[in-house]
Amino acid sequence: MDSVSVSSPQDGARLESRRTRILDAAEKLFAEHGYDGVTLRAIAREADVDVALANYHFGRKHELFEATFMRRAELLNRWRIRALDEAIASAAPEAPSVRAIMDAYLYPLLHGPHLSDPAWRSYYALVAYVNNSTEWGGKLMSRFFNPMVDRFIDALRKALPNAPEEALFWGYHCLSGALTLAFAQTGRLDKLSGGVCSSEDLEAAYTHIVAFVTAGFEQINLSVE
Amino acid sequence: MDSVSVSSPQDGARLESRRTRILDAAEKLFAEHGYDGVTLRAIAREADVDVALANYHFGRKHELFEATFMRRAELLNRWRIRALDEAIASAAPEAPSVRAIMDAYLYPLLHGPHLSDPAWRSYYALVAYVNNSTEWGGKLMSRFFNPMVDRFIDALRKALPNAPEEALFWGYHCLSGALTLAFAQTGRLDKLSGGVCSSEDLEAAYTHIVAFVTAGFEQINLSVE
DNA sequence: GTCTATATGTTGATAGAC
DNA sequence: GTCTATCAACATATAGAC
Repeated sequence: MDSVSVSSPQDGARLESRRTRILDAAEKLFAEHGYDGVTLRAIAREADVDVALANYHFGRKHELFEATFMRRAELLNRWRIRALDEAIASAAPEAPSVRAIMDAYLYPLLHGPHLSDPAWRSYYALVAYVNNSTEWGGKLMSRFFNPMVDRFIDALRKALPNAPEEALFWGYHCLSGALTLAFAQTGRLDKLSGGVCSSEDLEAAYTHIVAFVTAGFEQINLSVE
Repeated sequence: MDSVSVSSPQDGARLESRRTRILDAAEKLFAEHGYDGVTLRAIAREADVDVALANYHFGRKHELFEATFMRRAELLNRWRIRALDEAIASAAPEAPSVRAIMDAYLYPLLHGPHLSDPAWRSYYALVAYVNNSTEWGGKLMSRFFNPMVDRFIDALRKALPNAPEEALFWGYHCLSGALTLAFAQTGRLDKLSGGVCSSEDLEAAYTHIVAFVTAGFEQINLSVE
């Protein structure tokens, strides 16, 4: 159903199907300008296809948006679940540490072509937009990511046996907010730090976020509340 | 310059100036749908004024947007700086603790009418939108908030003498992301937690975020890096 | 699958009366 | 300050030829 592959072998790898080109263009533009800031015409122009094709392949505009959001969400979920399973296996019979759980959650974001591929960077900015949007946040994030997140919360519950339920969920919310803002790469950090940090340095973001949120979660177990 | 007050005493407090009504309507709608998701006509309808008035009072659409963003930003900056100054004064001659600094940063968000006033809740959602937007984030957040944030980073620098500069800025980024997502009230947390937590419970958000980010910052001072 | 053509409505902005 | 009237541009969506 999802034709991420090239349209036909003889074209060479450079020639993607028009359907995929629309998805790529939509991803880039939605990430930059949000849902309402992008027209189907702009997407068609960016993808170098006719305007009517977006409608033919994806139906209405919001369906194209959701298809764009879903494409990489499914990949990401698979990779994260696999990383979590590995963390659980290698810590068995003990529960994996908070740090190991955070690594499983964050490492797949950077592994593979992600850092150098501008399409993945666009996608992360798109997730930041969706996550913080009152229109999409509650719906899309929940639908596509919550089942995966449930598994991570469960692992945290075992790693932090004294933690109140409520604190686990708010802790995840802190993690989610910190992560999506960092990966949105808005350039604000560059200005705030006077050049010491770069918004585009996702490797640095990873390092600092893992340390920050690990301590944030571990504190939950200690608090009396 | 900013006529937040009522237009004339004899109207009674209920009758705001049309200019203020436009600002209020813009705040609500921009928070819900983002910049491009709102038309000047929708704002005029919500404010119950003529379409042409938005242009007369604020000029172009993006100028209205910036005026909306600025209005409460200036108040918030004042309150936060005052809270920080008080924390510094009451800890003197020592530097205030990380916890005290975080309290100064977060407490003004809830103090006063903020919790019960839907307009402030809208504003927080608007900040979340701006913060994570590739179009506005780097520009507007920096312009209106960075001078205030500089002062908080400076306080953190003194509270955490072993912290590398870079880690302080990334730490703030984590704080900012966690905070704005929580105050965006997207409803995701309600679903994720199966009703244990509520996105709208800003008091709970405050409690958990303060604890989470305080631990996140304190960890920086300990890490060898 | 792809494109041309078009229906039908909306957009931001302003000129000019009051 | 406020409103009426209007413009030129652009929006989504689809019907029907190829």
